[in-house]
Amino acid sequence: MSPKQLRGEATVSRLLTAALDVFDSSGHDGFTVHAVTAASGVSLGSLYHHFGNFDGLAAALYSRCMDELLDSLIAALDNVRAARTGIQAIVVAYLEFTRDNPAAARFIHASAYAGYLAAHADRVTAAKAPKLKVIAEWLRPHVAAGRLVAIAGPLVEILLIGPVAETARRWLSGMPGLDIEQAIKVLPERIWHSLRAD
Amino acid sequence: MSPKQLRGEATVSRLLTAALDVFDSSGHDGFTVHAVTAASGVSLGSLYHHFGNFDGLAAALYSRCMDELLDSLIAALDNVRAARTGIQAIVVAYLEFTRDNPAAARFIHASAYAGYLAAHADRVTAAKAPKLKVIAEWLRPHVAAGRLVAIAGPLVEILLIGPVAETARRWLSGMPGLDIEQAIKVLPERIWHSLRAD
DNA sequence: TGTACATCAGTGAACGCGCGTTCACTGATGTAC
DNA sequence: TGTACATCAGTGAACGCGCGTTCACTGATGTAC
Repeated sequence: MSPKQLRGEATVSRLLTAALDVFDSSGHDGFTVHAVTAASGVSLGSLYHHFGNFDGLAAALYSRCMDELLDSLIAALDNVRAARTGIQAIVVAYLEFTRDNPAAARFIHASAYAGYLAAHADRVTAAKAPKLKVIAEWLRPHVAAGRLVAIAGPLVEILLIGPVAETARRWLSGMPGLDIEQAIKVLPERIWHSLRAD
Repeated sequence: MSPKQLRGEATVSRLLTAALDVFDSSGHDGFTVHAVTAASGVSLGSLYHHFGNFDGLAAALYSRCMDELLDSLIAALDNVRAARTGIQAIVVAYLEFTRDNPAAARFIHASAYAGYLAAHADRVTAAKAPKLKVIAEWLRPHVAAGRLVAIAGPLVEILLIGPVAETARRWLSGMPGLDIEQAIKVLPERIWHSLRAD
């Protein structure tokens, strides 16, 4: 037991977990290679062996967090048929993910304008594409059948994700007077009203 | 003419303008004291004389950009009485501000999780408060009269700002297929539907 | 089963660059009388 | 109006810290025959 050498995959996972911890407790300024190696117990050389450079690690962490979020959105659509129920399920799933995984959610939002995403844009976008497609495919027949308002796809996404992303950002940065449980109760119906056909 | 010494206020303004230029063209990574002094033609010492440190400059730039945005939202409400018209005017004003001042809009959004806002949180929040209050005061009677849905204040704000902020973020980061002119046409009515009383 | 070799995983001291910041200074503007 | 002084504005060379990155290395695991 206690092997002196972890399999590569386990090391990668340990580094990503430690990186998220560091970001969560020390913020963007404290998010450094040295802090991550210290927190993970993995050596600097090993980090570079697996990720190439620090941006590579950050991009991988973003992909992992985003994967978890998209997986929970997709899971929320499982066995759901009605447009209204589906829209509301996605809203609830996004907010619950944020409430239950604040560190991952914070990292996702804080990455929006970060350099490491631009540097690895292709890989990151490619990783998201199939899961985003699952959601888009779920929505499509409802738009086609006129149950959802007939507007461009990106605008549907914006009306669906905009309010919940804004809720997440404000709640994560500790905005006083914002109750996420109340948001989970109120927003699904409101967002449905913005998306249903007239 | 061409005085060897600018009045302090003019220097401050030159520094902020140059800082926004630098951020816009070089991003977060290129946003450094040395880049700002080079772009502005103002000396390092002078920058520190006026802002104390670099975070101070960043916080001041954020306040200036946010002031401009809030001013244009408030201007959009001028002489507007009906709830529906007002909601739609704010949505249009936010999107037009983004379209017409992309650098300022990008700086505002990119600042969301930046350290300099936390460090100067009190000053920054205090600067925004009176203008936010103008907007809240405009909304209040419409909620009281039952023309807008009776939900908590922060949730009204989220439904109003969430979709436009999301549009801004995606448009500013060059999302393909997202037409901001189309958003200006479509979103006002959609957002109104999410906010009007049932 | 044993041996030789190649590849993958992990180590950590050392380096150099560029960042924010300091500081002793000069010059311009405002004020007192 | 002139002089003396205080304060405000502006200058730029220099510094030190901490960051991402490199590299020569050891050890473990996989493969061939």
